[in-house]
Amino acid sequence: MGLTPYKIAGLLKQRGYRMTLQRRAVLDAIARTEEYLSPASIYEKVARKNPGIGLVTVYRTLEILADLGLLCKVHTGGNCRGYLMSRPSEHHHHVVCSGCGRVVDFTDCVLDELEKKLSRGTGFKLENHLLEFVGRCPDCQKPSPVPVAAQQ
Amino acid sequence: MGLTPYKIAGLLKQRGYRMTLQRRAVLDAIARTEEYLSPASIYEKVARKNPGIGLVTVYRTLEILADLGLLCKVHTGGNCRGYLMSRPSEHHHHVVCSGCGRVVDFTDCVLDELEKKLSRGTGFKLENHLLEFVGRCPDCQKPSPVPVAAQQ
DNA sequence: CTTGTAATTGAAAACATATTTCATTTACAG
DNA sequence: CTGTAAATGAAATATGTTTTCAATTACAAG
Ligand SMILES: [Zn+2]
Ligand SMILES: [Zn+2]
Ligand SMILES: [Zn+2]
Ligand SMILES: [Zn+2]
Repeated sequence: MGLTPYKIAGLLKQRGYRMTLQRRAVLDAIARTEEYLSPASIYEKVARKNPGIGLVTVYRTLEILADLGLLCKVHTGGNCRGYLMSRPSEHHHHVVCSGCGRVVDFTDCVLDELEKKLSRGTGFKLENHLLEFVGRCPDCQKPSPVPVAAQQ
Repeated sequence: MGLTPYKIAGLLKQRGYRMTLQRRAVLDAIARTEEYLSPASIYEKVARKNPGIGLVTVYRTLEILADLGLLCKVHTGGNCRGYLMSRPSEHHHHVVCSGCGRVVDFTDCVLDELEKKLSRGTGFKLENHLLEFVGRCPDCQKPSPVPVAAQQ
């Protein structure tokens, strides 16, 4: 079981951040979503239940969550600012549906060998890598797909 | 030997595009650069030798080059709009220096097996993937690095 | 339960980046 | 050459993000 909004509240406090209604609302909106969300769509979702919340607050909350290492970024698709709660705590990557934005995690990263080889070959000191798979989820392969993003 | 601006001129014509001074200037600016460049930095480079050129033209040229499949996009670093002439014509990926932006290509993509496995495991029909390594190039590992981007 | 205070908020402005519009210029086929 | 469709640049517009600042609020301490 991953991080619940409740546990995250604890983490926030540990780091000197306060738990506010607004932050709670943002967490609720993204914590158990299967798709990646843009800042704007997070704002939309949050504002539906909390009219009056500012888009700035969404941006600020995302910044904090990123600072705490709780967010993953999805590049595939739109504008390279897809956000997602980090579900596995270990090193992992994502499989992303180009239809509905649904994201599945996987932890078996096979890049170690290649990374070493490239490091030797190029003289680069490699520190990180970005890996994402893109495709169509089972639902979005169906004749008349009902993308999660379009529901509700 | 990769695509020279000259060969690209041919490709443009083949597709009904005209070869203009401005497009030529943009090509000259990015065709033999080792680093990835943002639209703004391409504009800067081009405008240095061709004052009067419009930033719009740079954007439009980038769009065309992307349409011809001649551009690679680099996500790592900045704003996810790093552009680069596609050097190998085969499937390839990039090693990017976080210091100077220098990019090295590699063609040995080891993701086939993993892709099949993930496809079976998730039910996704996978179509594509994004892979980038990030690190420090030999120059940028030196005590007092002289990043290519900062030169000239 | 107060109270004090530093953190947080939202509106508005500022900033950065990208795209559209349109009159003028230009490449190039014929 | 010439005619014409393509391309250009200035300006306007659109989109996305950050900064500023006065008002509000969480929460530690009493
Ligand atoms: Zn889907
Ligand atoms: Zn990995
Ligand atoms: Zn470097
Ligand atoms: Zn590959």
